[in-house]
Amino acid sequence: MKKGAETKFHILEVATDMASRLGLEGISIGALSKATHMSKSGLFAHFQSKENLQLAILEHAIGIFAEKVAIPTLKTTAGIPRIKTLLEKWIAWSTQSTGGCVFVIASADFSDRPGKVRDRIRAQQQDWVDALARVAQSAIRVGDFRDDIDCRQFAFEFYSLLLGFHLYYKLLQSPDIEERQKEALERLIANYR
Amino acid sequence: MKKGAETKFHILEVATDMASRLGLEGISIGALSKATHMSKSGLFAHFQSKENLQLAILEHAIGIFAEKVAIPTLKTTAGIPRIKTLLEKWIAWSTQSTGGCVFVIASADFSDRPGKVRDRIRAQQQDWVDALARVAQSAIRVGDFRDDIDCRQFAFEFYSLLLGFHLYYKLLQSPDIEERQKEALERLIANYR
DNA sequence: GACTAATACGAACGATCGTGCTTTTATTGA
DNA sequence: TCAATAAAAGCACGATCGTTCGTATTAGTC
Repeated sequence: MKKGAETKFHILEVATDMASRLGLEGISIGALSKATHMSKSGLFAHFQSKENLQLAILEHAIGIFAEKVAIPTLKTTAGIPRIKTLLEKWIAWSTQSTGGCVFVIASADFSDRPGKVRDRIRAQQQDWVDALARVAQSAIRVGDFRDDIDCRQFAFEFYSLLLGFHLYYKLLQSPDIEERQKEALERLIANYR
Repeated sequence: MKKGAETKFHILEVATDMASRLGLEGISIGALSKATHMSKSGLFAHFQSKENLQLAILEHAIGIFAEKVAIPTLKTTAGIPRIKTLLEKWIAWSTQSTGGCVFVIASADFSDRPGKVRDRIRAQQQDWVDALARVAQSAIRVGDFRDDIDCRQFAFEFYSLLLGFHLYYKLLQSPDIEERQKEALERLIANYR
């Protein structure tokens, strides 16, 4: 009962890394079994279907994301400092290892692929923008933002910058994108102050 | 010599639509041949390899993009009107049919897939952000933007908003995203005015 | 209308896909 | 320590992948 969960965890670690490079759809059970030094059937038995595997990877990634981004951010002081921390944590998350943010890649991949996987990604992304809106809300509470602003509008503009960063960093490999990102955030914050 | 080019064009029309839904990597020659009512080998003969097919699809999409977005935009009066037209044209482009913008999806897919296809996408995206910077430059020329701004910074922030729109529209299916987009653009323009 | 080249097709290749079943090997609790 | 159980491997399946080849059909040229 113990060993099983252990291997499953290890599989998901490798799979999550693979998914951050090739996307959830780009993963094959054969390739994953080789990467984990297991037999295809032995690995498969842990998930019963590929869809379940994809869902498990998502769930695993969501856990890591909470641990590395969401929770640490909420521990910082509310307002603008928290917003800046959030940006830093997210950049660290999406630039770790060779791949990018699993959710960004999966979002593009599954927008037009109906099923449980898309539903889960959609829910995760919705949670994420809701969380961003709450961060703005807390900035209002402490007086860093005006109280007549639209928190969801802030969430949209903030997340857009992250998506832009992701493309500039990963595909275009623009060398000065971190500075651009910082400057854009400064201006964004100024608009809501 | 005529018939061949004709079928090839038709294949690319269908393939481009398919790629806007499933991504360049999600396309299979078998599925594409069924969608075009051709035999697998008959279709394959037009491209010699899958990589060539993907490159041809990209080239085809680039042509459509120029025709429907880039060229019409450059025919409008320079400055803020041109920027607003650009936004409209791009939204029309990326929301046509069921799929999304081929380049956005392919950018996410191929960031970590080395090869000619990635190189081509990267070049296209670089051209695109360069074009955006030139639009900002022309806004300076006519006096709509200050002359001390960073055009590439504008390109980054503008494109980020498009990427955000793409996700909100396609995955989250947010009903009020067009208004949010408009408001974000207003603020963005105000920052450079 | 015949000849030639372009175009499309059918069949098959080896490889890999996701997924079952059966057997062997590890792990566990008494 | 030993039986009970969980985990992993082995093997095979039908389907599909990208690709090749030989053949048939079409098209354009004289």
